Amino acid sequence: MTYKERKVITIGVVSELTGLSERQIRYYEERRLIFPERSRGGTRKYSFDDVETLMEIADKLEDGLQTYEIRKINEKEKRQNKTAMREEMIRGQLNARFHFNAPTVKN
Amino acid sequence: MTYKERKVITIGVVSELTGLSERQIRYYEERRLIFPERSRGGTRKYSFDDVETLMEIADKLEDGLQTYEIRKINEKEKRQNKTAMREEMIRGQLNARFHFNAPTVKN
DNA sequence: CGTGTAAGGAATTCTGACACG
DNA sequence: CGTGTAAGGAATTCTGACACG
Repeated sequence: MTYKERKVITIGVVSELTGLSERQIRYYEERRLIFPERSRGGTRKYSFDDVETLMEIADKLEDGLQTYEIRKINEKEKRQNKTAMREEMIRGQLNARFHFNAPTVKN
Repeated sequence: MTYKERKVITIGVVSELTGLSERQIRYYEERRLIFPERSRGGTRKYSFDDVETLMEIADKLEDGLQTYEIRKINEKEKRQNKTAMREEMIRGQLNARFHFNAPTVKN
């Protein structure tokens, strides 16, 4: 996992980075737009990816979208990303086979 | 600044990531091996770069080095990096000039 | 619906000191 | 020298609720 994905940032710092209030950040979690991890004590921990997601959420809310609409958009994007990754995997395997066979063609 | 360099991680998380005790982490700061930022309230904040540095420190201490020796090594590396970056800058400018002039040669 | 706030408690962090070796 | 620990206090975070609209 990359640094961008590691959940290590507390809500206070996320609040500074995004300009959002802690109240807003917790509310977006309640609406299932964001999914922090927790320390054993219960403290929320966010990733830089989460920070970026939060800024996108803020933009969409300013555009008049409601949280459930934003959630649907995000879930759709997540599905599309999965599909794209599967296609990428298949493409990679085909490429590997092509390069593996190519030299034998020359014989 | 990249995610790797942003000081956003609290000492408890750093302790988990590195396996070092908070006592150790604070002590290495006292010995000027590591330089966290502070929140307005005084809470230390570290970067992923700091986390990596801390793991290198731990390795060197296990090898029997003392903190002041580690500091000297780190300071030397820092100077060398600066020198390397300056050379890189110069190289970049020379390259830019070369590519900029090349087409005119053809006229 | 999305956000602010006051409330009380719990988790987290801070510093300076004593201890051991 | 490097690290553990108990001590007391301060900063940070948590939850559930009331408020407004």
